[in-house]
Amino acid sequence: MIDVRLLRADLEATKAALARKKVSPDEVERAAHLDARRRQLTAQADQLRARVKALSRQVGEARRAGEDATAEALSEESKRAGAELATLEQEAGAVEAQLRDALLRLPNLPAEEAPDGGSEEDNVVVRTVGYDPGRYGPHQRVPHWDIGAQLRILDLERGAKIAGSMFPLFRAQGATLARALCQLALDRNADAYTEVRPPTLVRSSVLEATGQLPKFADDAYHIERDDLWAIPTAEVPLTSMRAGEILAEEELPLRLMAYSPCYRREAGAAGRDTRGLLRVHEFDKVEILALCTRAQATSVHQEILGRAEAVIAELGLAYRVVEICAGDLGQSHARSFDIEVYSPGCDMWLEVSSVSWFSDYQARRASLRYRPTEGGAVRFCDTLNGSALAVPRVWAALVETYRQPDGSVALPECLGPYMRGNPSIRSGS
RNA sequence: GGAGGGAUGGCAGAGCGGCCGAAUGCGAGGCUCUUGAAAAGCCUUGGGAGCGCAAGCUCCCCGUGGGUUCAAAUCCCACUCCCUCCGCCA
Repeated sequence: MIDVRLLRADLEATKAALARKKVSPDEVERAAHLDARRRQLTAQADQLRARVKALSRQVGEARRAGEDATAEALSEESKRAGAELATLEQEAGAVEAQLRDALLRLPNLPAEEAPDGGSEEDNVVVRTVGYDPGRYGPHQRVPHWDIGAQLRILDLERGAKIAGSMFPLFRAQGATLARALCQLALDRNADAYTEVRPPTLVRSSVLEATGQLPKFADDAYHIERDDLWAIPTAEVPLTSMRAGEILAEEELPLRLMAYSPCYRREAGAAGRDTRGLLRVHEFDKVEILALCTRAQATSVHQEILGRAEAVIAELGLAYRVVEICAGDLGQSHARSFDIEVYSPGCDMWLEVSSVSWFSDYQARRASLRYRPTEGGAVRFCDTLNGSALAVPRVWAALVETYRQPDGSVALPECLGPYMRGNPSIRSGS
Protein backbone atom coordinates (compact mmCIF):
# COMPACT_ATOMS: atom_id res chain seq x y z
CA MET A 1 0.00 0.00 0.00
CA ILE A 2 1.04 3.55 -0.39
CA ASP A 3 2.40 5.58 2.52
CA VAL A 4 -0.48 7.30 4.36
CA ARG A 5 1.82 10.24 4.91
CA LEU A 6 1.51 11.02 1.20
CA LEU A 7 -2.13 11.81 1.80
CA ARG A 8 -1.19 14.32 4.47
CA ALA A 9 1.97 15.81 3.01
CA ASP A 10 0.76 16.38 -0.51
CA LEU A 11 -2.79 15.29 -1.16
CA GLU A 12 -3.08 17.10 -4.50
CA ALA A 13 0.08 15.56 -5.91
CA THR A 14 -1.03 12.11 -4.76
CA LYS A 15 -4.42 12.57 -6.39
CA ALA A 16 -2.72 13.69 -9.59
CA ALA A 17 -0.34 10.72 -9.60
CA LEU A 18 -3.15 8.24 -8.98
CA ALA A 19 -5.30 9.92 -11.60
CA ARG A 20 -2.77 8.63 -14.14
CA LYS A 21 -3.92 5.19 -13.02
CA LYS A 22 -7.53 6.22 -13.42
CA VAL A 23 -8.25 6.41 -9.70
CA SER A 24 -10.97 8.93 -8.93
CA PRO A 25 -9.90 11.81 -6.69
CA ASP A 26 -12.88 11.06 -4.45
CA GLU A 27 -11.41 7.74 -3.50
CA VAL A 28 -8.13 9.37 -2.46
CA GLU A 29 -10.03 12.12 -0.70
CA ARG A 30 -11.98 9.53 1.26
CA ALA A 31 -8.83 7.85 2.50
CA ALA A 32 -7.39 11.22 3.51
CA HIS A 33 -10.50 12.01 5.54
CA LEU A 34 -10.44 8.65 7.26
CA ASP A 35 -6.80 9.24 8.13
CA ALA A 36 -7.52 12.63 9.66
CA ARG A 37 -10.42 11.22 11.63
CA ARG A 38 -8.35 8.31 12.84
CA ARG A 39 -5.56 10.53 14.11
CA GLN A 40 -8.01 12.71 15.95
CA LEU A 41 -9.64 9.71 17.63
CA THR A 42 -6.43 7.96 18.59
CA ALA A 43 -5.00 11.14 20.07
CA GLN A 44 -8.08 11.45 22.26
CA ALA A 45 -7.95 7.79 23.20
CA ASP A 46 -4.25 8.02 24.04
CA GLN A 47 -4.91 10.89 26.40
CA LEU A 48 -7.71 9.07 28.14
CA ARG A 49 -5.67 5.89 28.43
CA ALA A 50 -2.83 7.77 30.02
CA ARG A 51 -5.32 9.03 32.58
CA VAL A 52 -6.64 5.53 33.31
CA LYS A 53 -3.11 4.28 33.79
CA ALA A 54 -2.18 7.12 36.12
CA LEU A 55 -5.30 6.57 38.19
CA SER A 56 -4.72 2.85 38.37
CA ARG A 57 -1.22 3.43 39.62
CA GLN A 58 -2.63 5.68 42.33
CA VAL A 59 -5.13 3.01 43.32
CA GLY A 60 -2.26 0.62 43.92
CA GLU A 61 -0.35 3.17 45.93
CA ALA A 62 -3.37 4.04 48.07
CA ARG A 63 -4.10 0.36 48.70
CA ARG A 64 -0.57 -0.21 49.90
CA ALA A 65 -0.77 2.84 52.12
CA GLY A 66 -3.94 1.42 53.66
CA GLU A 67 -6.07 4.32 52.44
CA ASP A 68 -8.97 2.20 51.32
CA ALA A 69 -11.48 5.00 50.97
CA THR A 70 -9.17 6.97 48.66
CA ALA A 71 -8.43 3.82 46.70
CA GLU A 72 -12.12 3.18 46.26
CA ALA A 73 -12.78 6.71 45.02
CA LEU A 74 -9.87 6.60 42.58
CA SER A 75 -10.96 3.22 41.39
CA GLU A 76 -14.44 4.54 40.64
CA GLU A 77 -13.03 7.47 38.75
CA SER A 78 -10.76 5.22 36.73
CA LYS A 79 -13.66 2.94 35.95
CA ARG A 80 -15.64 5.84 34.52
CA ALA A 81 -12.70 6.96 32.41
CA GLY A 82 -12.24 3.36 31.32
CA ALA A 83 -15.83 3.14 30.08
CA GLU A 84 -15.40 6.35 28.13
CA LEU A 85 -12.15 5.00 26.72
CA ALA A 86 -13.83 1.82 25.56
CA THR A 87 -16.34 3.68 23.38
CA LEU A 88 -13.61 5.90 21.96
CA GLU A 89 -11.45 2.90 21.18
CA GLN A 90 -14.29 1.16 19.48
CA GLU A 91 -14.90 4.16 17.26
CA ALA A 92 -11.20 4.55 16.55
CA GLY A 93 -10.95 0.86 15.71
CA ALA A 94 -13.80 1.09 13.24
CA VAL A 95 -12.27 4.10 11.50
CA GLU A 96 -8.90 2.38 11.47
CA ALA A 97 -10.38 -0.68 9.77
CA GLN A 98 -12.09 1.46 7.14
CA LEU A 99 -8.87 3.34 6.51
CA ARG A 100 -6.91 0.15 6.14
CA ASP A 101 -9.37 -1.24 3.67
CA ALA A 102 -9.38 2.00 1.68
CA LEU A 103 -5.59 2.03 1.67
CA LEU A 104 -5.37 -1.61 0.59
CA ARG A 105 -7.56 -0.83 -2.38
CA LEU A 106 -5.62 2.21 -3.53
CA PRO A 107 -3.13 1.24 -6.23
CA ASN A 108 0.54 2.09 -6.18
CA LEU A 109 1.69 5.42 -7.57
CA PRO A 110 3.03 5.05 -11.10
CA ALA A 111 6.69 5.93 -11.52
CA GLU A 112 7.27 9.32 -13.11
CA GLU A 113 9.11 7.57 -15.93
CA ALA A 114 6.08 5.47 -16.80
CA PRO A 115 4.56 6.87 -20.00
CA ASP A 116 1.14 8.50 -19.88
CA GLY A 117 -1.74 6.62 -21.34
CA GLY A 118 -5.10 5.11 -20.59
CA SER A 119 -4.92 1.62 -22.03
CA GLU A 120 -2.90 -1.06 -23.75
CA GLU A 121 -3.01 1.06 -26.89
CA ASP A 122 -0.70 3.62 -25.32
CA ASN A 123 2.01 1.19 -24.30
CA VAL A 124 5.36 1.95 -25.86
CA VAL A 125 7.40 -0.57 -27.83
CA VAL A 126 10.94 -0.10 -26.54
CA ARG A 127 12.67 -2.52 -28.89
CA THR A 128 11.93 -5.40 -31.21
CA VAL A 129 14.45 -8.20 -31.55
CA GLY A 130 14.68 -10.87 -34.27
CA TYR A 131 11.37 -10.09 -35.89
CA ASP A 132 11.17 -10.30 -39.66
CA PRO A 133 7.65 -10.95 -40.95
CA GLY A 134 8.99 -12.14 -44.30
CA ARG A 135 11.04 -14.83 -42.69
CA TYR A 136 8.17 -17.19 -41.90
CA GLY A 137 7.11 -19.88 -44.36
CA PRO A 138 3.59 -21.33 -44.66
CA HIS A 139 4.67 -24.34 -42.59
CA GLN A 140 5.17 -21.96 -39.65
CA ARG A 141 1.82 -20.27 -40.09
CA VAL A 142 0.09 -23.12 -38.30
CA PRO A 143 -1.28 -22.53 -34.81
CA HIS A 144 0.32 -24.55 -32.04
CA TRP A 145 -2.91 -26.33 -31.15
CA ASP A 146 -2.96 -27.93 -34.58
CA ILE A 147 0.73 -28.77 -34.39
CA GLY A 148 0.24 -30.14 -30.88
CA ALA A 149 -2.61 -32.37 -32.00
CA GLN A 150 -0.75 -33.61 -35.10
CA LEU A 151 2.34 -34.56 -33.14
CA ARG A 152 0.31 -35.73 -30.14
CA ILE A 153 2.28 -33.54 -27.77
CA LEU A 154 -0.61 -31.37 -26.65
CA ASP A 155 -3.95 -32.96 -25.78
CA LEU A 156 -6.43 -30.23 -24.93
CA GLU A 157 -9.46 -32.53 -25.13
CA ARG A 158 -8.13 -34.86 -22.49
CA GLY A 159 -7.01 -31.95 -20.33
CA ALA A 160 -10.57 -30.69 -20.50
CA LYS A 161 -11.90 -34.16 -19.71
CA ILE A 162 -9.90 -34.18 -16.50
CA ALA A 163 -10.20 -30.62 -15.28
CA GLY A 164 -12.19 -28.55 -17.77
CA SER A 165 -11.21 -26.30 -20.63
CA MET A 166 -8.08 -24.20 -20.29
CA PHE A 167 -6.33 -26.90 -18.30
CA PRO A 168 -3.78 -28.12 -20.85
CA LEU A 169 -2.34 -31.60 -20.91
CA PHE A 170 1.08 -32.03 -22.45
CA ARG A 171 2.15 -35.46 -23.67
CA ALA A 172 5.38 -37.21 -24.59
CA GLN A 173 7.99 -34.75 -25.85
CA GLY A 174 5.51 -31.93 -25.34
CA ALA A 175 5.58 -32.65 -21.61
CA THR A 176 9.34 -32.98 -21.68
CA LEU A 177 9.62 -29.64 -23.43
CA ALA A 178 7.46 -27.96 -20.78
CA ARG A 179 9.76 -29.24 -18.08
CA ALA A 180 12.89 -28.53 -20.12
CA LEU A 181 11.98 -24.87 -20.43
CA CYS A 182 11.72 -24.51 -16.68
CA GLN A 183 15.00 -26.27 -16.12
CA LEU A 184 16.70 -24.04 -18.70
CA ALA A 185 15.39 -20.87 -17.08
CA LEU A 186 16.49 -22.01 -13.63
CA ASP A 187 19.96 -22.94 -14.85
CA ARG A 188 20.45 -19.63 -16.65
CA ASN A 189 19.78 -17.65 -13.48
CA ALA A 190 21.37 -19.88 -10.89
CA ASP A 191 24.55 -17.77 -11.01
CA ALA A 192 22.88 -14.99 -9.03
CA TYR A 193 19.49 -16.19 -7.85
CA THR A 194 18.85 -18.59 -4.99
CA GLU A 195 16.43 -21.30 -6.00
CA VAL A 196 13.40 -21.73 -3.79
CA ARG A 197 10.66 -24.32 -4.01
CA PRO A 198 7.86 -22.61 -2.08
CA PRO A 199 4.43 -23.83 -1.04
CA THR A 200 1.89 -23.18 -3.77
CA LEU A 201 -1.10 -22.94 -1.44
CA VAL A 202 -0.94 -19.88 0.76
CA ARG A 203 -2.85 -17.93 3.40
CA SER A 204 -5.00 -14.91 2.69
CA SER A 205 -2.50 -12.59 4.34
CA VAL A 206 0.13 -13.69 1.84
CA LEU A 207 -2.08 -12.89 -1.12
CA GLU A 208 -2.86 -9.55 0.47
CA ALA A 209 0.82 -8.67 0.72
CA THR A 210 1.38 -8.86 -3.02
CA GLY A 211 -1.85 -7.04 -3.84
CA GLN A 212 -4.17 -9.80 -5.14
CA LEU A 213 -6.45 -9.41 -2.14
CA PRO A 214 -8.78 -7.87 -1.23
CA LYS A 215 -9.56 -6.46 -4.66
CA PHE A 216 -8.98 -9.40 -6.99
CA ALA A 217 -10.31 -12.35 -5.02
CA ASP A 218 -12.31 -13.57 -8.02
CA ASP A 219 -9.14 -14.19 -10.02
CA ALA A 220 -7.71 -16.72 -7.61
CA TYR A 221 -8.63 -20.30 -6.71
CA HIS A 222 -9.65 -20.64 -3.09
CA ILE A 223 -9.76 -23.85 -1.11
CA GLU A 224 -12.49 -23.14 1.35
CA ARG A 225 -12.18 -25.98 3.77
CA ASP A 226 -8.64 -24.99 4.69
CA ASP A 227 -8.91 -21.33 3.74
CA LEU A 228 -5.91 -21.51 1.44
CA TRP A 229 -5.39 -19.93 -1.96
CA ALA A 230 -3.63 -21.43 -4.98
CA ILE A 231 -0.86 -19.04 -6.01
CA PRO A 232 -1.26 -17.21 -9.35
CA THR A 233 2.54 -16.81 -9.50
CA ALA A 234 5.59 -17.67 -7.40
CA GLU A 235 5.93 -13.95 -6.80
CA VAL A 236 3.36 -14.45 -4.06
CA PRO A 237 5.23 -16.85 -1.78
CA LEU A 238 8.65 -15.41 -2.66
CA THR A 239 7.66 -11.88 -1.70
CA SER A 240 6.26 -13.02 1.60
CA MET A 241 9.13 -15.33 2.40
CA ARG A 242 10.85 -12.65 4.48
CA ALA A 243 7.65 -10.84 5.47
CA GLY A 244 7.74 -9.25 8.89
CA GLU A 245 11.51 -9.41 9.01
CA ILE A 246 14.07 -6.65 9.15
CA LEU A 247 16.96 -7.48 6.82
CA ALA A 248 20.49 -6.15 7.01
CA GLU A 249 21.27 -3.78 4.14
CA GLU A 250 24.27 -5.97 3.29
CA GLU A 251 21.83 -8.72 2.28
CA LEU A 252 20.39 -6.52 -0.48
CA PRO A 253 19.73 -6.98 -3.26
CA LEU A 254 18.30 -10.31 -2.17
CA ARG A 255 17.78 -12.38 -5.31
CA LEU A 256 15.40 -15.34 -5.37
CA MET A 257 13.94 -17.54 -8.06
CA ALA A 258 11.38 -20.28 -8.06
CA TYR A 259 9.76 -22.73 -10.38
CA SER A 260 6.11 -23.18 -9.55
CA PRO A 261 2.78 -24.06 -11.06
CA CYS A 262 0.51 -21.02 -11.32
CA TYR A 263 -3.26 -20.98 -11.04
CA ARG A 264 -5.53 -18.32 -12.47
CA ARG A 265 -9.30 -18.32 -12.74
CA GLU A 266 -9.19 -15.72 -15.52
CA ALA A 267 -12.61 -14.64 -14.30
CA GLY A 268 -12.73 -11.39 -16.23
CA ALA A 269 -11.29 -12.85 -19.41
CA ALA A 270 -14.03 -15.28 -20.41
CA GLY A 271 -14.00 -15.75 -24.15
CA ARG A 272 -10.74 -13.89 -24.79
CA ASP A 273 -7.78 -15.76 -26.27
CA THR A 274 -9.18 -19.08 -25.21
CA ARG A 275 -7.77 -21.15 -28.04
CA GLY A 276 -4.87 -23.43 -27.34
CA LEU A 277 -2.33 -22.24 -24.84
CA LEU A 278 -2.94 -18.52 -25.11
CA ARG A 279 -4.76 -18.34 -21.82
CA VAL A 280 -4.90 -21.23 -19.36
CA HIS A 281 -5.92 -21.84 -15.77
CA GLU A 282 -2.81 -23.74 -14.77
CA PHE A 283 0.71 -23.34 -16.06
CA ASP A 284 4.33 -23.66 -15.06
CA LYS A 285 6.59 -20.69 -14.66
CA VAL A 286 10.00 -19.72 -13.36
CA GLU A 287 9.88 -16.42 -11.55
CA ILE A 288 12.86 -14.30 -10.54
CA LEU A 289 12.53 -11.71 -7.82
CA ALA A 290 14.59 -9.25 -5.84
CA LEU A 291 14.31 -7.24 -2.65
CA CYS A 292 16.52 -4.18 -2.66
CA THR A 293 16.99 -0.58 -1.61
CA ARG A 294 15.43 2.34 -3.49
CA ALA A 295 18.86 3.26 -4.83
CA GLN A 296 19.36 -0.22 -6.29
CA ALA A 297 15.90 -0.55 -7.80
CA THR A 298 16.44 0.86 -11.29
CA SER A 299 19.51 -1.21 -12.05
CA VAL A 300 17.96 -4.36 -10.60
CA HIS A 301 14.89 -3.74 -12.75
CA GLN A 302 17.05 -3.61 -15.88
CA GLU A 303 18.94 -6.67 -14.70
CA ILE A 304 15.80 -8.75 -14.37
CA LEU A 305 14.51 -7.52 -17.72
CA GLY A 306 17.85 -8.40 -19.28
CA ARG A 307 17.76 -11.89 -17.87
CA ALA A 308 14.19 -12.54 -18.98
CA GLU A 309 15.10 -11.33 -22.49
CA ALA A 310 18.25 -13.42 -22.59
CA VAL A 311 16.41 -16.72 -22.25
CA ILE A 312 13.93 -15.79 -24.98
CA ALA A 313 16.80 -14.68 -27.22
CA GLU A 314 18.70 -17.88 -26.54
CA LEU A 315 15.65 -19.84 -27.63
CA GLY A 316 15.79 -17.91 -30.89
CA LEU A 317 12.31 -16.45 -30.63
CA ALA A 318 11.38 -13.07 -32.02
CA TYR A 319 10.26 -10.74 -29.28
CA ARG A 320 9.67 -7.16 -28.33
CA VAL A 321 9.87 -5.21 -25.11
CA VAL A 322 6.93 -2.99 -24.30
CA GLU A 323 6.80 -0.37 -21.59
CA ILE A 324 3.43 -0.26 -19.90
CA CYS A 325 1.74 3.13 -19.69
CA ALA A 326 0.43 4.48 -16.40
CA GLY A 327 -3.20 3.68 -17.15
CA ASP A 328 -2.46 0.06 -18.03
CA LEU A 329 -0.18 -0.61 -15.07
CA GLY A 330 -1.34 -3.23 -12.56
CA GLN A 331 -2.53 -2.18 -9.13
CA SER A 332 0.77 -2.83 -7.36
CA HIS A 333 3.08 -1.77 -10.19
CA ALA A 334 5.08 1.45 -10.31
CA ARG A 335 6.78 0.65 -13.58
CA SER A 336 6.60 -2.37 -15.83
CA PHE A 337 8.04 -3.81 -19.02
CA ASP A 338 6.38 -6.68 -20.83
CA ILE A 339 8.25 -9.09 -23.02
CA GLU A 340 6.09 -10.27 -25.90
CA VAL A 341 7.07 -13.18 -28.03
CA TYR A 342 5.98 -13.44 -31.65
CA SER A 343 3.75 -16.35 -32.48
CA PRO A 344 3.90 -16.96 -36.24
CA GLY A 345 1.11 -19.53 -36.14
CA CYS A 346 -1.34 -17.11 -34.53
CA ASP A 347 0.30 -13.99 -35.91
CA MET A 348 0.15 -12.45 -32.46
CA TRP A 349 2.48 -10.98 -29.90
CA LEU A 350 2.14 -13.02 -26.73
CA GLU A 351 3.01 -11.61 -23.35
CA VAL A 352 5.45 -14.02 -21.75
CA SER A 353 6.90 -11.89 -18.99
CA SER A 354 6.00 -8.81 -17.06
CA VAL A 355 9.04 -7.32 -15.37
CA SER A 356 7.88 -4.97 -12.69
CA TRP A 357 9.04 -2.60 -10.02
CA PHE A 358 6.67 -2.23 -7.08
CA SER A 359 8.58 0.49 -5.21
CA ASP A 360 7.73 -0.12 -1.53
CA TYR A 361 4.06 -0.88 -2.17
CA GLN A 362 4.29 -4.62 -1.55
CA ALA A 363 6.96 -4.24 1.11
CA ARG A 364 4.65 -2.01 3.09
CA ARG A 365 1.90 -4.60 2.94
CA ALA A 366 4.25 -7.46 3.75
CA SER A 367 6.30 -5.45 6.25
CA LEU A 368 9.58 -6.15 4.46
CA ARG A 369 12.20 -3.81 5.86
CA TYR A 370 15.92 -3.36 6.16
CA ARG A 371 18.28 -1.68 8.56
CA PRO A 372 20.55 0.81 6.74
CA THR A 373 24.26 0.14 7.15
CA GLU A 374 25.02 3.70 8.15
CA GLY A 375 22.39 3.55 10.87
CA GLY A 376 19.19 5.50 11.16
CA ALA A 377 15.60 4.43 10.91
CA VAL A 378 14.52 1.10 9.46
CA ARG A 379 13.26 1.43 5.87
CA PHE A 380 10.95 -0.48 3.60
CA CYS A 381 12.54 -2.54 0.86
CA ASP A 382 11.66 -2.18 -2.82
CA THR A 383 10.44 -5.29 -4.57
CA LEU A 384 10.89 -6.29 -8.20
CA ASN A 385 10.12 -9.39 -10.16
CA GLY A 386 9.52 -10.88 -13.56
CA SER A 387 8.94 -14.19 -15.24
CA ALA A 388 12.19 -15.73 -16.30
CA LEU A 389 10.05 -18.06 -18.34
CA ALA A 390 6.34 -18.84 -18.49
CA VAL A 391 5.80 -22.18 -20.20
CA PRO A 392 2.62 -22.28 -22.31
CA ARG A 393 3.09 -19.26 -24.54
CA VAL A 394 6.80 -19.89 -25.00
CA TRP A 395 5.98 -23.50 -25.77
CA ALA A 396 3.46 -22.32 -28.37
CA ALA A 397 5.83 -19.85 -30.01
CA LEU A 398 8.64 -22.43 -30.09
CA VAL A 399 6.57 -25.14 -31.69
CA GLU A 400 5.31 -22.74 -34.35
CA THR A 401 8.62 -21.02 -35.01
CA TYR A 402 10.59 -24.25 -35.32
CA ARG A 403 8.06 -26.19 -37.33
CA GLN A 404 9.66 -27.71 -40.43
CA PRO A 405 8.08 -28.11 -43.86
CA ASP A 406 7.68 -31.86 -43.13
CA GLY A 407 5.60 -31.09 -40.05
CA SER A 408 8.23 -32.00 -37.49
CA VAL A 409 9.59 -29.53 -34.98
CA ALA A 410 13.35 -28.96 -34.74
CA LEU A 411 13.94 -27.22 -31.42
CA PRO A 412 17.06 -25.11 -30.81
CA GLU A 413 20.23 -26.85 -29.68
CA CYS A 414 20.23 -25.23 -26.23
CA LEU A 415 17.27 -27.46 -25.34
CA GLY A 416 19.06 -30.65 -26.34
CA PRO A 417 20.53 -31.41 -22.92
CA TYR A 418 17.11 -30.92 -21.36
CA MET A 419 15.30 -33.04 -23.97
CA ARG A 420 17.24 -36.23 -23.37
CA GLY A 421 19.55 -35.23 -26.18
CA ASN A 422 16.79 -35.09 -28.75
CA PRO A 423 15.52 -31.61 -29.55
CA SER A 424 13.48 -32.66 -32.54
CA ILE A 425 9.86 -33.73 -32.37
CA ARG A 426 8.23 -35.73 -35.11
CA SER A 427 4.96 -37.60 -35.32
CA GLY A 428 4.97 -41.07 -33.90
CA SER A 429 7.52 -40.21 -31.25
C1' G B 1 -6.50 -37.62 13.55
C1' G B 2 -5.42 -38.37 19.30
C1' A B 3 -2.47 -36.89 23.89
C1' G B 4 0.80 -33.54 26.06
C1' G B 5 4.44 -29.17 26.25
C1' G B 6 5.72 -24.40 24.55
C1' A B 7 5.76 -19.11 22.10
C1' U B 8 9.09 -12.80 26.01
C1' G B 9 14.07 -7.97 22.80
C1' G B 10 19.63 -9.84 17.44
C1' C B 11 20.17 -14.69 20.34
C1' A B 12 19.72 -17.26 25.12
C1' G B 13 16.69 -16.70 29.27
C1' A B 14 14.06 -14.50 34.10
C1' G B 15 9.49 -12.46 35.13
C1' C B 16 4.35 -12.39 43.17
C1' G B 17 -2.02 -8.87 38.55
C1' G B 18 0.30 -2.64 40.08
C1' C B 19 7.12 -0.25 41.13
C1' C B 20 7.91 -4.36 33.78
C1' G B 21 9.09 -2.18 27.45
C1' A B 22 10.68 -5.87 30.67
C1' A B 23 16.23 -8.82 35.20
C1' U B 24 20.55 -11.41 33.70
C1' G B 25 23.98 -13.49 30.14
C1' C B 26 25.80 -13.48 25.17
C1' G B 27 26.22 -10.83 20.72
C1' A B 28 26.70 -5.90 18.33
C1' G B 29 28.26 -0.57 18.47
C1' G B 30 30.92 3.57 20.99
C1' C B 31 34.54 5.25 24.58
C1' U B 32 38.74 4.66 28.26
C1' C B 33 43.38 2.13 28.94
C1' U B 34 47.35 0.11 25.19
C1' U B 35 52.80 1.02 20.32
C1' G B 36 48.93 -2.43 18.40
C1' A B 37 45.85 -6.33 19.81
C1' A B 38 43.79 -9.10 23.72
C1' A B 39 41.92 -8.50 28.54
C1' A B 40 39.45 -5.17 31.73
C1' G B 41 36.21 -1.04 32.78
C1' C B 42 32.30 2.50 31.37
C1' C B 43 28.23 3.62 28.17
C1' U B 44 24.77 2.48 24.29
C1' U B 45 21.81 -1.15 21.81
C1' G B 46 13.77 -3.29 19.58
C1' G B 47 9.53 -1.83 16.50
C1' G B 48 5.30 1.31 15.65
C1' A B 49 1.44 5.54 16.15
C1' G B 50 0.35 10.68 17.44
C1' C B 51 1.64 15.88 18.90
C1' G B 52 5.85 19.40 18.29
C1' C B 53 10.32 23.84 14.35
C1' A B 54 13.05 21.33 17.94
C1' A B 55 14.39 19.53 22.64
C1' G B 56 10.87 16.51 24.07
C1' C B 57 6.05 14.55 25.51
C1' U B 58 2.01 10.81 25.16
C1' C B 59 0.35 6.12 23.60
C1' C B 60 0.65 0.95 21.52
C1' C B 61 3.40 -3.72 20.92
C1' C B 62 5.92 -9.78 25.61
C1' G B 63 2.74 -15.30 18.90
C1' U B 64 -2.56 -13.25 17.03
C1' G B 65 -7.51 -11.85 18.41
C1' G B 66 -11.08 -11.43 22.26
C1' G B 67 -12.42 -11.32 27.62
C1' U B 68 -11.94 -10.49 33.20
C1' U B 69 -10.02 -6.19 36.24
C1' C B 70 -9.52 0.39 38.69
C1' A B 71 -4.93 -2.00 36.57
C1' A B 72 -2.73 -7.85 32.34
C1' A B 73 3.68 -10.20 29.75
C1' U B 74 1.31 -12.20 34.23
C1' C B 75 -5.70 -14.71 35.00
C1' C B 76 -9.65 -16.79 31.29
C1' C B 77 -11.24 -18.12 26.08
C1' A B 78 -10.36 -18.86 20.84
C1' C B 79 -6.95 -19.13 16.91
C1' U B 80 -1.95 -19.66 14.67
C1' C B 81 2.78 -21.63 14.81
C1' C B 82 6.71 -24.79 16.99
C1' C B 83 8.25 -29.27 19.81
C1' U B 84 7.41 -34.47 21.91
C1' C B 85 4.69 -39.10 21.84
C1' C B 86 0.87 -42.27 19.39
C1' G B 87 -1.80 -43.25 14.78
C1' C B 88 -1.64 -42.77 9.39
C1' C B 89 0.99 -42.19 5.22
C1' A B 90 4.72 -40.72 0.17
